[in-house]
Amino acid sequence: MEARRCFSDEGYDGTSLNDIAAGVGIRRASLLHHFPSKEAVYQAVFERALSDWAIRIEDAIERPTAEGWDYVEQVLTTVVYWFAENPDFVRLVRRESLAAANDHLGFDLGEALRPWFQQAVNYFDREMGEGRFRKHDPEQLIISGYGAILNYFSEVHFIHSLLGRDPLAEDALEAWLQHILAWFRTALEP
Amino acid sequence: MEARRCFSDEGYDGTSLNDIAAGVGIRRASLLHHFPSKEAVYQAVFERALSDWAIRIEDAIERPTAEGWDYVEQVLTTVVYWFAENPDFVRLVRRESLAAANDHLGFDLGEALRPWFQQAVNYFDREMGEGRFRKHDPEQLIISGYGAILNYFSEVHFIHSLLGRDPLAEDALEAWLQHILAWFRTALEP
DNA sequence: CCCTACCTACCGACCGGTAGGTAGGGCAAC
DNA sequence: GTTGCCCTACCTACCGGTCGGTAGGTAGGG
Repeated sequence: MEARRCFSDEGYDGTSLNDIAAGVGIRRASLLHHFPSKEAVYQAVFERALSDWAIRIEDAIERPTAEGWDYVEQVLTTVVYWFAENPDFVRLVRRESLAAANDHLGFDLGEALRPWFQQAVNYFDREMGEGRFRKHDPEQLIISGYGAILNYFSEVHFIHSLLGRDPLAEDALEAWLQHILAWFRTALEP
Repeated sequence: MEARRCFSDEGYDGTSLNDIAAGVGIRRASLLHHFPSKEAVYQAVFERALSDWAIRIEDAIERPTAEGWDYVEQVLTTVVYWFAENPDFVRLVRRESLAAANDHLGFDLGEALRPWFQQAVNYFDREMGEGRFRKHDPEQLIISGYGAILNYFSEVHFIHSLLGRDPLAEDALEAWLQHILAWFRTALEP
């Protein structure tokens, strides 16, 4: 969907139906022929984005091609590349979780991601319990890791300005991924 | 400033001058008697927020009451409590660095924070060079740590929904701080 | 007497949404 | 094969409401 770019670039309030309609080459009234309201457009965009993400993540999680640390590395790498390839998604999610404190839409991102979160917590609990990973609070670990990773992609502009180079360039991204993996590995190694 | 709450809660586009004026008990026209435009109000709010932060951070950095890991722990703790006590600030900064990719204002948050960033990079370089910390890329380390910490406070609603408890409650915050400190410590210990 | 702070009243622009009209493709009846 | 019909997709034109900003007036204190 083209509208995803608008909402993720300008936010819900900053995007007018005219912007979206112009982006796909029709008029506002024609856009409202396909969606009953602006909120419905946003909802469709957001659910589609979440669903795209879910497909990719499920694929990486379900496939047990590795175990122990290699499995964690595989999932983290998949997530990182997904974020790198879908910057709009990252910004959309960021905006949504910022706006969620008010109302905006009935969305509860936490509720949507909770199953995966629980799955990850259970995984770490099991692995830590069997001594394959160093003991941590899995909830804290996942939240901090998620924050560190998501932040890199939602603050691309800021980091670019800090470092003076494009953090999404291929070599920079690869170096950062290795850094994140090393960080997790250091924390998880028994 | 009261307006900070509006901008951080609703964003620039989502905040009208009427909202701000009503919040301080005057009319919009009276607000525009003190500021030439809405952008000027926002600019004042943002610069004031940055300046508040700068004061607190400078204070924590300049005072060499500790060294080695204790110094890092002191600075991290200061930052965390500042964020916890100023949720508006966190959300404002988050919104700004999301919006910065377009235009919105001439703000360059990266430029504003670069001196501190460089200072921190130099500090870690020195300490790592002298073997007091394990070797890492200091830039990556700082960016990841900043991301993990900032994320916790900008996604309070999301984390609340994930965990089912308030992440800003005193005990939860303290537990999280200990987790973050442990994480950094594990990464930095030689 | 003027200056500051505040007010009401207004402006043009743009917003989301609706009403109503039209061009054209698919399809059944003749 | 032609005719008539309907449905989908799109359009222009308009609505009430809100936006940021301005003009001009007033009350009150130094």
